[in-house]
Amino acid sequence: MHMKSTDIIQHLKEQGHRITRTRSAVVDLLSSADHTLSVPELLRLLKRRGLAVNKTTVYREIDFLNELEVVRPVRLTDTRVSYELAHRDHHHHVVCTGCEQVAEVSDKELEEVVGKIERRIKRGGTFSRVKHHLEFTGICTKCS
Amino acid sequence: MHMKSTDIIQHLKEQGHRITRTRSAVVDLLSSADHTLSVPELLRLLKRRGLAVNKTTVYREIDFLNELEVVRPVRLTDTRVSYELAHRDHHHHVVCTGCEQVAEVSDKELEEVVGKIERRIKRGGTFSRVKHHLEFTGICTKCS
DNA sequence: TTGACACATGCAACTAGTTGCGTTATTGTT
DNA sequence: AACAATAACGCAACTAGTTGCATGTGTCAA
Repeated sequence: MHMKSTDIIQHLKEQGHRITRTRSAVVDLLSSADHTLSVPELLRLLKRRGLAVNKTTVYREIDFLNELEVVRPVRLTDTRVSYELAHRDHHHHVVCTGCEQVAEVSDKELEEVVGKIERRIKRGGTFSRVKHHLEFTGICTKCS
Repeated sequence: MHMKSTDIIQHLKEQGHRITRTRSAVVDLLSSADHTLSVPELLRLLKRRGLAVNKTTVYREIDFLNELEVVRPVRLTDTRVSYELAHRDHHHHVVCTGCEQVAEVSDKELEEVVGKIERRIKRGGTFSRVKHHLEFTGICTKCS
């Protein structure tokens, strides 16, 4: 299970960010979800909660949380993205190209090598604030 | 510079795929482009060539070429994707989050570690046809 | 060359994502 | 409690991406 949403909200508040109903609700939904959530999914869930927010707001809220690295994007397809809370240990995903089920992967050696490349890119001098985004895709047993 | 588009088309033909004007033109545009191309960009370039194809067709054509691994997606933002020919050595990219300029990265050790993880995922039994998608992001000198 | 098959295409209607701008509301301060 | 500053929001209009279905066309074989 995930960190409590109240802790995350508290943390945002301490950093001087405003707490709105949309913000609380989005964080809460992500923290209680058992799978990653896309913006359209968030919109539907918010509506179900009686919070009729505009889609623009949700896109901007997700951008905001992404900037602060409160959430992390998970790419389901070339063009489709879903989000999960980012506070847990760094890890990667395997996404089924058929049904989009997501499994997690993590590997110490991988992190080291990727970290080394990030440092090399920084040393190159052309890029700063270097991050990486790694996903695996495959076909799960049900879909093959 | 890239492989000649005629060779790629020839190869597709030998594999039993149909050669249409859209297919030739898309491959040709990608092979002569000096940067990655998105579907909207392809649409504009095709129109400029006097080939008034429907956007649906181009999306499907790119999917087709992607399936066959003739092209490879390069993720510019969470939701925006651009494509390049895939016949060259496997490599990754650093994308500037400001101006979206793209630089290339490759690393032998990284390939080995990623390959190891892919094999491990396959051995897990849940996923087959495992591939990876790794991009780095950063902020380039001009944008920082 | 013609015909048939399957792949490729266009179209329409839809969902998803973005941008600019004017308005609203959270928050710290008085 | 009222105020000012500014972050957050909604709206409208747009671009991007998807889907189902009917039509067109490249290819091979007769």
